[in-house]
Amino acid sequence: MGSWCGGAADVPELPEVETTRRGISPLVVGRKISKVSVRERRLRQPVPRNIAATLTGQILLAVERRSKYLLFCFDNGTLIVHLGMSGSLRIVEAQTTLRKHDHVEIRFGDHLCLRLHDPRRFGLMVWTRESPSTHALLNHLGPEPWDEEFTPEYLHESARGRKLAVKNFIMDGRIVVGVGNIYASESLHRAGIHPSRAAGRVSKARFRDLITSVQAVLEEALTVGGTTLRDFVKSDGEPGYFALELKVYGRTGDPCRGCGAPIRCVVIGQRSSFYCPLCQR
DNA sequence: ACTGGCTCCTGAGGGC
DNA sequence: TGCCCTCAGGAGCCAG
Repeated sequence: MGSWCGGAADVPELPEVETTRRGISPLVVGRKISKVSVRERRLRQPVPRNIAATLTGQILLAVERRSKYLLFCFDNGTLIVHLGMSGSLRIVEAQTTLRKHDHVEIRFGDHLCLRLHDPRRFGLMVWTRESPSTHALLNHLGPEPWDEEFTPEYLHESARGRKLAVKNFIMDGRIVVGVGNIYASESLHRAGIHPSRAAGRVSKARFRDLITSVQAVLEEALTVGGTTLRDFVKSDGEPGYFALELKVYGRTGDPCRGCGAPIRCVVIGQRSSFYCPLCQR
């Protein structure tokens, strides 16, 4: 590894959130909540005071995902969970020792506990009775990366006239969800697009490449994530957030795997961005 | 309508 | 060894 230029490879991005969903669903869906303990309610939004009363006795019907939000679906509403940048959900045996920053514990039946762990408390856990899609946290979100409406035409049209760096453009949840800082750099490198290029100056053809790249990078991470599913039921250690082989992220000064030129790091919109000066234009 | 900057928070890492 | 300083990052919010 070359010199580090910021960044944290442990930030849950969309593949990690989806892997979390797949990991915990089979263990808790269909089960009844027997107890809820909140040890720290000061997350990005406060955990509601009555969350225990709201959830206790309810049966979890499904765990869905929209963007990086996990949606725990119940008869009369939805628990919306976001992992922020240091959050994780784990399922443990009830007697497992609580760790520092285990903020919320939801017990299913007698033995199983779902614990929300989040040192930096940028995550959130809120309750809504309305349809999640109309909730203020979700109602402005753009398409998922695999939606039919995520097309070159859509991106090209949305970017028309905009001077914003294309990296910030694709990280904007109103344009498309789930492209965080790490995968934005990786996708742009794969598509050969310079991260600082104005969004309005990216051709439709290159947006087509970018869409393919975003999907490929996310799918690759999801595949790797599939191999870590077992970690979600371990009682020790982290849930195993995974780094697929990153081509540029965090590799400042290291040779580009395509052409050998040293990878550069530049800050765009307060975020570290990694790119190859030769492969990306 | 856009855009950039600020904010929340903790832990990791560098410098001395 | 240890302390202090800096800084990352998701995403909402706000001001220009």
